[in-house]
Amino acid sequence: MSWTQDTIDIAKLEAPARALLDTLSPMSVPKGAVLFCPGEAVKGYVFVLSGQVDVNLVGPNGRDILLYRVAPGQSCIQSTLGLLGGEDYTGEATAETPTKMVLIPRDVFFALIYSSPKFRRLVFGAFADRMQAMMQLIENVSFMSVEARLAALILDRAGPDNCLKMTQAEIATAIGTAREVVSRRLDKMAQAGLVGHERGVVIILDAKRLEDLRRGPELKA
Amino acid sequence: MSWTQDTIDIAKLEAPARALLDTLSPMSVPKGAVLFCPGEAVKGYVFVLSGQVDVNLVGPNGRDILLYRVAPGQSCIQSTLGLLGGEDYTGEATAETPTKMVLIPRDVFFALIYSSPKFRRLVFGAFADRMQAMMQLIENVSFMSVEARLAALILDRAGPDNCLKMTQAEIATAIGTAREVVSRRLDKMAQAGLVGHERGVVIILDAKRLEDLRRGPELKA
DNA sequence: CGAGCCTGTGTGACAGGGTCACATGCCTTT
DNA sequence: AAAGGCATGTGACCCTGTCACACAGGCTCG
Repeated sequence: MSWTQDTIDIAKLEAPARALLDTLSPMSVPKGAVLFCPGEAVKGYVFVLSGQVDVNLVGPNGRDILLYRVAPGQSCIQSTLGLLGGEDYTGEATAETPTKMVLIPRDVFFALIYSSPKFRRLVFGAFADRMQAMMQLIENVSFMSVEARLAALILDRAGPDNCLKMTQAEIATAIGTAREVVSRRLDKMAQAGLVGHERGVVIILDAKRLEDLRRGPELKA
Repeated sequence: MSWTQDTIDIAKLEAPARALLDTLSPMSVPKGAVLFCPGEAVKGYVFVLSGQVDVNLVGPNGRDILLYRVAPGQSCIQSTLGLLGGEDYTGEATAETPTKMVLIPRDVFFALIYSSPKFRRLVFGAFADRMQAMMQLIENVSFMSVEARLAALILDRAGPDNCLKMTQAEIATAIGTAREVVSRRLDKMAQAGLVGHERGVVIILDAKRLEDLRRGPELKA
């Protein structure tokens, strides 16, 4: 059974395009694997089948910030920027869970772009979505307080048990700040009774007031 | 004489694609015109022929930050995000000088995408370049000090006479900070003899030391 | 078992930077 | 000359990032 039938967006492609993709075989990478890092040569277009890949931007001092997450069925357009724009990319992609993916080499990629309108749609859509996400990110880091970003993260990523299982360092990376700041903010929130927190876990206690924080301080009337 | 021959990237397109584009007529907008703002419906793909368009992200408190500039021959892919990704865009585009441009309506855009490989290249390239620029921006605002960004801006945008003609408010927007901060930083630089500054003008006095600042504080060995 | 050791966390001090609230200045309009 | 508008300077204050640690829990390995 071919992987091209398991992946919704791929299965919808035209038959010839699927046939071409069937000549490629998926690869598996373990958790923690680095898919590419700044300065590396571009190999092709990466399509994630299962698992979870995070793309980070790494600063000189070691701090890093999450650009976007690649979910199954999505593609990591990062690797394609070099092909199309001629510039080196600067992000670093890491598998956060064991991950299966397909690497579409440069020539196959261009062949598909040329021949398959639906593939083009797919790629364009991926680009547009990433772009949106990056603009959102810029908006967040430039205009939202750490408190608001933290509240948003807790609400968005918490499981159905109202628990968020992340270390403070991971949280810091995800919202683009430093670990110490997360520590202090969590303490304040805990004192205010909004959340509880232990090693590696944050528990939501008062979702409503967290929603208020996410929206930021109210504007004066 | 048709505009499609004056624009390098367009002139290189296949003849049928050019013919299709020739049915469109360029429009002129005065300096200061707002091409689109957040929440507005997407009209199509915008291609700038002459002039200068800046795309900003506007924060709730009125602060805004320059996402990228669209130079002649480039396109403002911002307007296309909605078409491809389904999301609303959040940026605001303003003509910084009197500007001539072509608006390619949605259906013509897709027809070109479908029929013209070279047009596809053009659009992909534009996307990739903008993406690069936005990543660069994120890197700058997250990891570079205001001092370094300011030095970089002065060096990059100064005219051949070593003068930069911008108000402090404009500078602040361009490097993503607040006006007051620019004021103080410029003062410090002036005290150190790196630049001079009057109303609306900054003069480079010591380009070498500005280059040092741009690179940031040296790492310890 | 205890000794190390790694990882996740708290904390204090300090500098850089964003915000608010004004006070100047300078230039243009009437 | 008076008035208003723009560009700029300044002080106070709080939020945030950084550095330098201390301390806790869990892990392995002798």
